[in-house]
Amino acid sequence: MAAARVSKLANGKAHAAPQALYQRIRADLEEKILSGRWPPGYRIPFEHELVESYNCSRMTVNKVLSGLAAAGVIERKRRVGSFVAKPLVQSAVLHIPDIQAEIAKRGEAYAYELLSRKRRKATKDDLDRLGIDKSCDVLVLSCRHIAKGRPFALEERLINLDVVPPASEIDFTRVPPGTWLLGHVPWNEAEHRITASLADDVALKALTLKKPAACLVVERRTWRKNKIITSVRVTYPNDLYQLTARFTPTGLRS
Amino acid sequence: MAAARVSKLANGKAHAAPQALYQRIRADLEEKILSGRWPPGYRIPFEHELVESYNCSRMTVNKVLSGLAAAGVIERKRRVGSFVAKPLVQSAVLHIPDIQAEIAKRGEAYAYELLSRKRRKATKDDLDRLGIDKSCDVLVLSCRHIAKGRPFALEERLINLDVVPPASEIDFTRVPPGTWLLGHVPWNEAEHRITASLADDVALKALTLKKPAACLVVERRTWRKNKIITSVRVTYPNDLYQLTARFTPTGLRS
DNA sequence: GGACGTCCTATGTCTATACATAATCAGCGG
DNA sequence: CCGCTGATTATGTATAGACATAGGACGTCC
Repeated sequence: MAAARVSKLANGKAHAAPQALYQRIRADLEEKILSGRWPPGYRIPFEHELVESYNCSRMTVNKVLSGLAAAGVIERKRRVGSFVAKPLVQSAVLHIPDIQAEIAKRGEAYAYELLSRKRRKATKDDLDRLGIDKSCDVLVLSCRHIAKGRPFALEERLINLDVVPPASEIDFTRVPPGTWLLGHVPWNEAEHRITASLADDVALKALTLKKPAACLVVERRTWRKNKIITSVRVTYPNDLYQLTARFTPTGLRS
Repeated sequence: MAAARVSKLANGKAHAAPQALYQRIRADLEEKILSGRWPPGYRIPFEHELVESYNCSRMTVNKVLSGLAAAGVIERKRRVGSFVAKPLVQSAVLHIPDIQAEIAKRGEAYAYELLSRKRRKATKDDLDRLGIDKSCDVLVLSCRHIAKGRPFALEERLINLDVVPPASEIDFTRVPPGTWLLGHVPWNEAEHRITASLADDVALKALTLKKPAACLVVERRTWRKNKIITSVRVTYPNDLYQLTARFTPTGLRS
């Protein structure tokens, strides 16, 4: 049996599947789960059974099953077995593009403009947005993104200078703050709030809109080690922007 | 040297909760990356170097590094090394609550109302929304969700009866179509479009709003094996609803 | 100097083995 | 019937060794 597998390897690569064995196994199992043949709650074969049917070592199938468990596709219990997880129906992967990159991808002219920049001691409201108690220095920025000569988004941003001191040295008239932060500050969590609103006067002016205008507002807060790095509100005219989210139950390769 | 490692473990090393060695190593590396000591682009130690400094086998550090690579935290190149990846913020997990469940969770009274139901041959526009060419039968539903006596959402739905024939038999005056579909029709994939818009006359009336009103509109299409099951547009008054999304780069524990 | 081939090396994958751990189950005593 | 105990078993973690492979470094040849 082992000999059979070895001869396969000796022959060279696996014919139609030039992948690694564990990737082939994983694709196999994912297919069975996605197709519904192994429904949620189904007990998938034990490691030693998979070892036999694939003629490989336990480490290999263990790598596959650990990966599926880490991805939330299956749940494992000692002494009991591994089970297909119930799909959590209520979440989707939301694509939040970098504005500059997104516009560039569409092949449209991009421009950026810093409207205002202030450095100050955090006000009470600032502290609230940054989720902290004791005062600190913040950088308050307001800027515009322009695509094809038309204002595309208004960005109002608060940066916690205690967490990112170098931000005070950056020339944000040239680099959009989002772009700079993304490239220079690691983060480990982000939260978004997405709402619709009627544009207020500031937004109307910045986006050159006429009176009753609906806007999509995305507010994002980004954490690093339990401290909020930055809090940003981006306002898009309703006719220029939409968010899209695509979800595949396992959330894995498609 | 194996002895050295054992003694280390015996000593306890008393980190926070360093259960498995590879988890401790992973936490170590993540900490270095998150803290900024290893900035994006930094070449992290080679596997054999980590093997030495942690006194473990290469399989163990390989498991850690493979995991970090799979999570997108680092990038690896043969013969070259492993590098801290530039953080790409392009996706977040979007929580899309079931309307009824969400309202119930808030402890508010929930009511549901079917406004209209039509069965017809698909129009050109219907076919477009369902992403197909040849005509088929569709079910067109319009309904309202009500929380605390106030209209909370307007739902306009198209169901492809070729894919879900039993839907024509269901009494949607009692069961919201979303609830029934979720419970009875398996699906592969879903796509959401989120936009803001000024309420049109239909929405104004259904949601009892006054003239200039911004609404959050979520359009969702749900697939089963490359065929669209249903296409739905849900309109929320801007003051009653917001979407939130929270994202942690895979596996980066805080 | 430029094209080409060879060697070197870090990662990629796989194996066989080992012991640890958690949870279940059967059996036993009360 | 209850509670305890120990055996059983699937998963969890770790090891050492092996070979494959990509791609950069470097020297050779023209």
